[in-house]
Amino acid sequence: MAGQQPERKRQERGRRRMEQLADAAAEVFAETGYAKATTNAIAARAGVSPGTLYQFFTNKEAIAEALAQRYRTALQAAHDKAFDPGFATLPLAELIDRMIGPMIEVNVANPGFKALFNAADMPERLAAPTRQLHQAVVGRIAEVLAARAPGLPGESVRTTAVVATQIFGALLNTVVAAPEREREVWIAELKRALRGYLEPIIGA
Amino acid sequence: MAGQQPERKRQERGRRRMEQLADAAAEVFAETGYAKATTNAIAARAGVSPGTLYQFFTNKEAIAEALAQRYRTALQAAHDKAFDPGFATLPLAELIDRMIGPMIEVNVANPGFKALFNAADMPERLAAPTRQLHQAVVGRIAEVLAARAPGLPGESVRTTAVVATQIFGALLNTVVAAPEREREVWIAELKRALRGYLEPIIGA
DNA sequence: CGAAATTACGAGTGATCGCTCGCATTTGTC
DNA sequence: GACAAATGCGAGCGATCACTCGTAATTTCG
Repeated sequence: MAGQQPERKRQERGRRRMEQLADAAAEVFAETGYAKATTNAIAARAGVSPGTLYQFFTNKEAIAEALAQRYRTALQAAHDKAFDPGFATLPLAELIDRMIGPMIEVNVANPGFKALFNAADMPERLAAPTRQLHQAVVGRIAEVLAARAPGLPGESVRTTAVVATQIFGALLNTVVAAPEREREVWIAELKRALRGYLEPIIGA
Repeated sequence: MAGQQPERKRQERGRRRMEQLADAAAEVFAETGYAKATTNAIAARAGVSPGTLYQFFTNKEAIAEALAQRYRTALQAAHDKAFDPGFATLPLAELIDRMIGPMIEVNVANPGFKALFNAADMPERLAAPTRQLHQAVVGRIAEVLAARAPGLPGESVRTTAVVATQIFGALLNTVVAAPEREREVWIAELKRALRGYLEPIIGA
């Protein structure tokens, strides 16, 4: 649908600039939100002129799209680690441990991205794919739950999967926002919350 | 610091207009976020001209401030209902029931407000008081927890209170977003999650 | 009724910001 | 070195939007 532009040939220097600009944009977006962030501020943060920014990105949305690309790629990789089929037989506590690890890592490495792509002022075009990815995760969690609790009605499986991801997402924000040294405490609490919710439903 | 302007005398018609405008603003803000919402769109939604809007609100921020006022007043009332000292001796399940009821009601009645005043594009001046109110609630929950589990170290009390409110806040969004007829299901699940987290820590 | 205050209008103004364009500099290739 | 392509600059254009102002209609109150 939305066609890529021809993409002129980039030199090494150019590719570095694009990374710089994306990094700067991530900072500015995180600080002020998408709508309030100005492209001039992003260029300034990266230490280049506005014109230079537009050598590499066709418009403001394209910058956010590059970030979305980054984030989705990292998320996808984390998901693949988190949903290792070998985890199927682990006890609940350990299963939770293994699944949330990669998800926390990717969000700690990309602070603010989660909030950015859920914000109301983000163009729908950019928010939608991330939402879709999120839905897919809920689906895969539902599969795991169904496999572990065969007696649970399908509707409950879905509900439980949604709630578990909501709990995870909420505490993930706390974990990411916390200073490095407190992080382990919050992660432990996150696991406790998930166990407390899931154990009565699907057993240990 | 920020002084109120003299506030000219309002007639009945004027007070109705202000309500209309605030209602319209709540809708527009919810749809597009604070930064992207235009004052002309708000005026149009309320069925008046831009000039009329500025008869009643000095600027865009003042409109959001009126909404913040509304929301905080309603929240305060809900909190007072939720923290009835008579609840102190109730069993956990019932305590949760009584406490979350008013909080859910106020947020169902004001959909979008919670997200609006947590958004990154909202001026700090307007977001801060709501955050403060939120912190106060965490404090009061900590008191309740400490009273029910005297053996729990103070640090754990605080952590538990924070996590409980995070869980509540996350699922509150789901409850509010859900269509009327599904709401009870999600509320039940919210209670289950809170019980599952809290019971192992402070008992039933 | 008549005067004063309040409410209402909507085209217009000034500032902001996304983005462009002409031109200079650097890099890669022969 | 010579040429082309890529990178870099920053003043400024055009559009958008918060907000104003002159004026007109409505309400209040004696």
